[in-house]
Amino acid sequence: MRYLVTSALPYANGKLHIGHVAGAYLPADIFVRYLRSKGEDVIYICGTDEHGTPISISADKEGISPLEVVKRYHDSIKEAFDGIGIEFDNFSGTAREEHYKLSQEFFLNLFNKGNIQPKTTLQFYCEHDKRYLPDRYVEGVCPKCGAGGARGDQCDACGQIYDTTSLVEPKCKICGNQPIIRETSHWFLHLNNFAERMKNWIATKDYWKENVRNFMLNLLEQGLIERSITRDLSWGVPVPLPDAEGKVLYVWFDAPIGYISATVEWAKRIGDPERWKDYWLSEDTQMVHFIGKDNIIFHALIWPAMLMGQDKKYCLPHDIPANEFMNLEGEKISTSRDWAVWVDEFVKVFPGEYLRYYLAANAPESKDADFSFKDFQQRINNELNNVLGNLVNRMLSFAGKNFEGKLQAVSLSEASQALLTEVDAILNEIDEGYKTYQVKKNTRLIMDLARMGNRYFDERKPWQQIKEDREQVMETLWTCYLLLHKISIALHPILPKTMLKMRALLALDGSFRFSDAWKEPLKEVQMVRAEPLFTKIDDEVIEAQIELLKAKAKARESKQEYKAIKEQISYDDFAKLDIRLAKVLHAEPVPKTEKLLHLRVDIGSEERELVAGLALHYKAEDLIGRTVVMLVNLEPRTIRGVKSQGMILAADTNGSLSILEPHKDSMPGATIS
RNA sequence: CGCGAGGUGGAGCAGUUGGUAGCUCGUCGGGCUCAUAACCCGAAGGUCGAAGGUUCGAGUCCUUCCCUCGCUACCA
Repeated sequence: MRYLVTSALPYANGKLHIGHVAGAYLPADIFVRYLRSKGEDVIYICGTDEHGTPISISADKEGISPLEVVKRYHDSIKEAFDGIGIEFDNFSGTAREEHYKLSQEFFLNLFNKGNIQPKTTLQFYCEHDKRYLPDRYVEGVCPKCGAGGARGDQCDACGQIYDTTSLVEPKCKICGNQPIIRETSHWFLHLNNFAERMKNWIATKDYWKENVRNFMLNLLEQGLIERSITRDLSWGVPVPLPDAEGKVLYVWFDAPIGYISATVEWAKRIGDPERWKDYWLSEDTQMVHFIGKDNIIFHALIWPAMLMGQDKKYCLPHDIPANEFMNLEGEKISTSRDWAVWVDEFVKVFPGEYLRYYLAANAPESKDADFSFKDFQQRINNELNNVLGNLVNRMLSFAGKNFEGKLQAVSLSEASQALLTEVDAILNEIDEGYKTYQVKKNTRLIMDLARMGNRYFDERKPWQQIKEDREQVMETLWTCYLLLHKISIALHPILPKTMLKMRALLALDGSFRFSDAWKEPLKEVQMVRAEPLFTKIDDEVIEAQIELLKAKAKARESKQEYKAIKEQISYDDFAKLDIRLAKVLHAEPVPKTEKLLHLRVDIGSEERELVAGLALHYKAEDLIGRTVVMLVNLEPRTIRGVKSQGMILAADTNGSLSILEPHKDSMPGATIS
C-alpha cells in the first residue's frame, strides 16, 4: 500500500493566508506526518497553480511578464509553508516544461476518443484591454431583475442565473468600458460520457465525507453537462491542435495534472525517474486530495473524468477530505478587502507552531470555523503553556532538583498503571482519529492526556513524598516520563518541531514511530535541565494584531478605485434620461432576498412601485420619508412579482451605496437636468 | 427556488448503534506550593432552534416550520 497525498495547488497570484492553511495544507501535512510515523510509504505533492486570467492581468498591470508574477508568489508561498513547517516532497508549479507536455497529452487523449469537442460560443471581448472577459470580469445590470452590480452569470440581488451575454449594460471590470460580444470557438469536455463510470465509482465511496459525497450524488442526478476547458488567452498551456491559435487550456483543466507533473519532477530529482509510476500507475495507491469545499467539483468530478479518459491507467482519488472555511474575527476572509491574516506576516510575530496548534484545535472540519486573535491567545496560553508546557516543566524541574535529572524504570503501583492504561486507550483513539482526518478531536484528546498528567502529579504530591519515600517519587516521575513520551508521539504530527524539542529535553530520540507510543523507550535516562517549551502571548501583542488587522482593512476600504471614464455621448443621449425627485412613502424588504427593498414612492404626478437593491445599505424604515433621485422612464421590469417602475440613483464607493438627496427643500416630481 | 451543513448552559465545542446532558474557557468558592501567578478539587448555570409525532424512553428517529452559513458548474 502506498499513499499519494496532495493539497490543492495555491494560486500564484497572492500570498498565503490562514484560511488556505486551515483547509488544505495543515490537515494534509498532519496526515502525512502521521502516516510516516506509522511507517507507511507516502509522498506529499503540491505546487503553485500558475496560469489563468488573474495572473495575466496582474502581469499587464505591473508591466511584467506572467512568469515574473508567478515566480514572486511561488517563492512567497513556499516561504510561508516553510515558516509553519508544511513540508512537501515536492513543491512544483504548473508553468514548467514537463507540465505542458503532460497537459497536452491529457487533452489529446480525451480529444482522440471524442470526449472533447469544439463548439462556437459568444463571449464578451474588451477592445480596450484586448482580451476576452471571463464572467467574473464583467458586471452590469441584471437582465432578470434590473438590479445594478450583477455579476457576469448571476445576479446577487435576485439570485437568478442567466447567460452572460444577456447582461444589460455590461462593463469590463478591469477598465470600465463596455465590452463587445464576439464569437469564439472553444473545446468542451463531455462529462456525460463518463456518467456511468462515475456513478459506479462514486458508489464505492461510501466512506467519503458527507459534504463531498452528497454534492456528487446530486450532480450525477441532475445530469452532467459539457464544460468548456479552453480559453482565449496568451498565458497558459497551448491547446495542442492545429486550428487553436491563441487558445490555452483552462486553468482548472491543467492544474490537477500538476499533481502528476510535480510527481514526475520529484522522481527525476531523487534520481529515480520512473519512480512516479509506482504511485500514479499502481492500483495499490491510495490517493488523497486535501482541498477546501470550493474545490469539490473539480476534484471529485472533472479530475476523475480526466483520469478515466487517459490511455494510461492512472489511479483515481481514494478520498477527498474537503474542509469547510475559516472565517476571521467573525467575517469571511477576503483578499480584496484585505481582511486576512497572512502567514508570512504572522510567523514574524508568533512561532509557526502556534498557528499549527490553533488551526488544528479549531479546524473547520465539519463546519465553518472562526479565527479570533483573542481565542488564539487564550488557547496558546491555557492549553500549550499552562497545561502541557507546565506539566513538562514541573516534572523536569522536580526531577532536576531531586535526582539531578536522572530517572530509572521502577515497578508501578496500581494507580500509576491505571493512568497509563487509560492513556494507552486514548492513544488508540488518537491513532484512529488521524486515519480519519479528525485533527480537531485529536488535539482535544492530547490535551486531555496532559490534564490527566497534571491531575496525577497533584494527587501523588511528590513534594511531600520526597520527604518520606524517594522510591515513590521515582515512580511518580517515571510514570510522568512515560506519559510525556506518549504525548510526544501523539502530538508530533501537529507540532513536529516542538515535540522534537520536548523529546530532546527528555533525552529521547527524534524517531517518532507511532508504535513506540505503547512501549517503554528506555530503562534509565539522564534528562536535560528544564527549559520552557512555550512562552505566553501578552495582551498587548494580541491587541496590536487586532488593531493592525482593522487598520489594514480600513485603509483598503477608503482607497477608492477609479473607473475609466465612459465614452462620450451626445446631449440628445443625455436628454433621453428623465430623472426626477421622488419621496419614499413606504419601504419593506423583499422576502427571501438579502439586497432588495420594495418601495412605494411619490413622484408628484403619480405614485410608483419599485424594487431597489439597497437593503444591505439602508434599513427599510430609514428610507421612508426621504426624498431621493429617481430615473423614471426606465423600462419597467417585474422583479420577484413586483413591477419595478424606475431606479433610485446612488453613489457607489467601493460597493457601499449612498443615496442622493437634494440640498435644499424640493418637491417630489422636480425634474433634474 | 434547488441542494448541503449547522442551530446544545455567558463564549467555543463534543455527544458514537435512542437509555439519567458532557468538555474547554469564563464566573464563584476551596485546596496545594513541585511548576510558566502555573496546577488540582468543588459549585452555580442548559425545557439540547420551534411545534407535532414514533417509542416504556429522543439532543439522538420521522414530519412541518424558523434562523445562520455555504454551494448552484464557462471564477483560481
